[in-house]
Amino acid sequence: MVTIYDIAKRANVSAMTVSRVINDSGRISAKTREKVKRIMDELNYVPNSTARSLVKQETKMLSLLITDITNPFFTTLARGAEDAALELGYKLLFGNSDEKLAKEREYVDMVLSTRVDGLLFAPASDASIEHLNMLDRHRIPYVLVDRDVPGTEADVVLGENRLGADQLTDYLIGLGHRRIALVNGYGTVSTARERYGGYCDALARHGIHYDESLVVEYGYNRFDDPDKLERLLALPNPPTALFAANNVLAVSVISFLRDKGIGVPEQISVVCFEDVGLASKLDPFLTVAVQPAYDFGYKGIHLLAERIRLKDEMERRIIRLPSAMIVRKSAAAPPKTSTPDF
Amino acid sequence: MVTIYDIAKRANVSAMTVSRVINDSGRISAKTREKVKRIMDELNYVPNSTARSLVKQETKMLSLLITDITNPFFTTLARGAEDAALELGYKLLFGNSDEKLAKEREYVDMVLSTRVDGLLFAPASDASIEHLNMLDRHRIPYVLVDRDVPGTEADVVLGENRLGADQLTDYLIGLGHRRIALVNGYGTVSTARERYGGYCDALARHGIHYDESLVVEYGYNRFDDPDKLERLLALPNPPTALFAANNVLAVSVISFLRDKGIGVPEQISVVCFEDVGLASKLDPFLTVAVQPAYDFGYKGIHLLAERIRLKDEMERRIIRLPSAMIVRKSAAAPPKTSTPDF
DNA sequence: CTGAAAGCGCTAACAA
DNA sequence: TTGTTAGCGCTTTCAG
Repeated sequence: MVTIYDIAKRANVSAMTVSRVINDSGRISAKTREKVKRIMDELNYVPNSTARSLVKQETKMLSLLITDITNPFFTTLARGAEDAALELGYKLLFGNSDEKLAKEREYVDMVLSTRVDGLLFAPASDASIEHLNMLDRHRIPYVLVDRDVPGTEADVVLGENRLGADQLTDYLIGLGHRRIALVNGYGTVSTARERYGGYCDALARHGIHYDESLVVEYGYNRFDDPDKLERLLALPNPPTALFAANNVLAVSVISFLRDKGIGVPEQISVVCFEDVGLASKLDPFLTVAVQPAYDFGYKGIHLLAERIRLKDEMERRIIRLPSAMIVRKSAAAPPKTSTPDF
Repeated sequence: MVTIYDIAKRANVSAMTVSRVINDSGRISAKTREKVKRIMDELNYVPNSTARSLVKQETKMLSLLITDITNPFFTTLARGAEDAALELGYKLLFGNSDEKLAKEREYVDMVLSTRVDGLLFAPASDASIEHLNMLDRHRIPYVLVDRDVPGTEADVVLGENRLGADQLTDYLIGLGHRRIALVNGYGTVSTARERYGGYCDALARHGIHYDESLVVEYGYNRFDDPDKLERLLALPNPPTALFAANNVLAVSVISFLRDKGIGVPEQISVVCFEDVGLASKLDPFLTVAVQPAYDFGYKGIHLLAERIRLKDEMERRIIRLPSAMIVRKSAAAPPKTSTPDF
């Protein structure tokens, strides 16, 4: 491997001179600079950032931990994070927790030992607080994204979940629905709680009775127990509309309904939070509340970079990014018959 | 920061003893091992992998460079790569070239300076050979994935592009189509050439005249010049079916056709290579050739790890992963009228 | 089974 | 403007 010393020897200067040329620091005569640069080129020199990290105590690496790398929301978020990181001179290490606390734990261990300069973190659930505490103990700056965790003091970039859910529910009510089911994420995730809140807000505002048998919970990344939904549909007074708390759940629900021969939106209307990537382009079908996923990542990395610079000298920042409702075709007025026949 | 020396001092042993405990290497008495471990816990010690990398001359980091992080094919590939890397004790650094040579170049620079142990590389085009040469000069092991590059000696994981494209085209012919257009990627990308080959194979086998005006090329990640397609449709004898070389192009094409009020598959049939993520679950519409995307990543990382271990002591390996055709609804028999009216 | 010394490639701090 | 020295946190090598 070509080192600074190889260059120094060939150029008849000290290692420090080479280092200064590499870093554009210190005053160097134009002549030596040129000479050193030429030799660096000749030898195909590439600085060893491992060595530099060790002495500078910074890696110029940031890390992004998301919970579902196959979800278009998170991949778009990742793109935003990557762009921001590159602009700011950082590399980005990605990780994927699959909504699992155990995988998240492993990843946090790795992050600690890799000595990344900071972490943009989409926590799997409230229980992630334990991992945040680890990060705190080791003084690794981090910013939360998409989900908040009670008990943390960290900066956070969140969506307007409550408002967005309210809007979506309100829309269904406007269409004439009164029995609206919520297919939610687990209550241990802040977005699920907030979307639940918005759902209740809309119901209450319209004087509609809240019925807890209309609410079911799933993991955001998998629709693993169709029975729950089955029971919902078997209710004496079943829902005429479903509000799915995220895109993956919505797609699963629709796929499930279709398999049972239930028409969407003819028999049941469906809306959800988050758009569905290519699917919405292929067939603009789902009525959704889209979030500016790219900005979540972009803004998150910027907050993180500032936090790294300023450490504790800055108040906690909570950014709320608005969502926008896109009306398409998956929701319509409820069927006329009062007792649907699924 | 807690270092090995802090532990050593507290435990009344040498740094080497601590190092040996950490690495489970060398014979250590059970008693000292326990003592050292206890103190490591007490102090929340986390090894500094930067320092370790510097002396061991390996980072235990692998890198994955893909060309489109928003494409479900590549994100699924990424998941496979991540799983394999973790299993093998590596971290994974992700990068995204957006099909752009310039971004790819920057990423390769970064990879060199980060001293990753190896790179799993989906090249943007044949011109990527320049970057492969850089990698070679610096002795960084790499494996190509999804796309081959003429002139390289590297291991590579590829799809059965020619066969898959043949099969898809054959299917359209079987449906009765004779005028089949190919909406391809650029000819500078190996998959585009191979898919073109398969298209021609099927045509030839059935004695169908190859008409070059039926072939247009786009970047795989963007449908940027609709005029090309427009001209295709304006042909005196226009196509009754379109074969899109990848998922993104297919979705764009369908969206374009829909905007023009052209029915798929009533007026034009469409098939493509690669499935479309959530879209296919939401609405099983597109007839496609799916590739085992996860395995591309998983297998690729395994090849890479072997290559890192064995360096030049192994022949070049070329893995071909089969694709499977999934017949859905986007292709049907051509319309009866001999002169369609778009 | 345990330790001392040296050094991975680089840069901070101080000198000249 | 350039150089010298020391050391980042760890492991290799050799010695006990």
